[in-house]
Amino acid sequence: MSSDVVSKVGPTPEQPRAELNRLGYLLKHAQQRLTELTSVALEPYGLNGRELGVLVVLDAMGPTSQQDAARRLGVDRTTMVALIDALEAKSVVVRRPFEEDRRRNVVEFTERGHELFKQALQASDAAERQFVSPLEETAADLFRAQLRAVIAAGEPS
Amino acid sequence: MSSDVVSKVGPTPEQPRAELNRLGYLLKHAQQRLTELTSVALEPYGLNGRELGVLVVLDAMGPTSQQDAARRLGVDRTTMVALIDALEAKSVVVRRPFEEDRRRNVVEFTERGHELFKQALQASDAAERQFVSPLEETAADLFRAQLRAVIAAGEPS
DNA sequence: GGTGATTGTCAGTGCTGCTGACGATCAGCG
DNA sequence: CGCTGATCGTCAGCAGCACTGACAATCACC
Repeated sequence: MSSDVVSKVGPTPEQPRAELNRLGYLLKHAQQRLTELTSVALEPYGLNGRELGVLVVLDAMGPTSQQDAARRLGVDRTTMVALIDALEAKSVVVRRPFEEDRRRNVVEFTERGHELFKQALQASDAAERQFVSPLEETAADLFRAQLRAVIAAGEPS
Repeated sequence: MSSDVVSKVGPTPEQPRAELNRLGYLLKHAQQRLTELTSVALEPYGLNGRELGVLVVLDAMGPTSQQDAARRLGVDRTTMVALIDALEAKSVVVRRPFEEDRRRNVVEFTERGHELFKQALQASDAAERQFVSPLEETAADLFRAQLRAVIAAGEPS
């Protein structure tokens, strides 16, 4: 391996900021950075990053049951309840009874909600651009692709 | 923009898995994946990823005050208390009074603790390698460098 | 020697995400 | 038709994590 010579106690020397090479540290702090940028960007719209995430899948899927949206977003269905509660309280989405299967709700945008979503999405996109601004243009796309790759490796399907 | 024709309700079309392009989604799920791999790898050593993080900075800095370690790791000093509590309960580190400044503790490895750390670190490294295994060899280094870059952009210094 | 800052600690709080339970509903089968 | 098992939304409770605000002890400095 790398360290055969140095197996003494004390600081394994000459490793400046060793924590900066740990993926756990890097991912955590990267996420903190993005969360900060995003929350500032979304603050005028009364939304946070998680709520916008729900709206993104809702926009992509159309009116959907809570469970389908939860699965797609990778959150628990009990977590989705509170998310929809908050969005409904802000009149961004509504729950509608689904006649074909009365166990389910259909969640869909209000008109005003979809307008708000489109604007908030642009603000969030700007925050993401700022987040990746230290990277070259093409590197930002690669960065996303790499994240997708490591995530896909962790999913069975 | 993209959707002028379709401003009706319903799915802004032809955007398959739009959430897979959101950095918030990607970072969150990447972190989940890493946490899962790491916790499995560290389980035999009775440590978790956060505790190993503390040990990494402790190893890099040598015996240190709690506050210095906390700053370096980017956590709050009140959070560090519980982390050190846990590590001390496992006899991995010890708190020693620091005579030159009696407000501080000196936190340092026990002998047994440093051995455990070295082994756990290897296990964690293996988990990280598995995490980045979907990437090309050089891409993994680039990936880390990119994370460092976006993080550095968020820090004043 | 008095003032203000620093260190470690603890209680309390907020956020997030889970488990376990519940009623309502559906699907399948006899 | 009536059962049985599964699914959906909901809620209560709990665990992890990080923070604020307070406190005593200690230091640095004037």
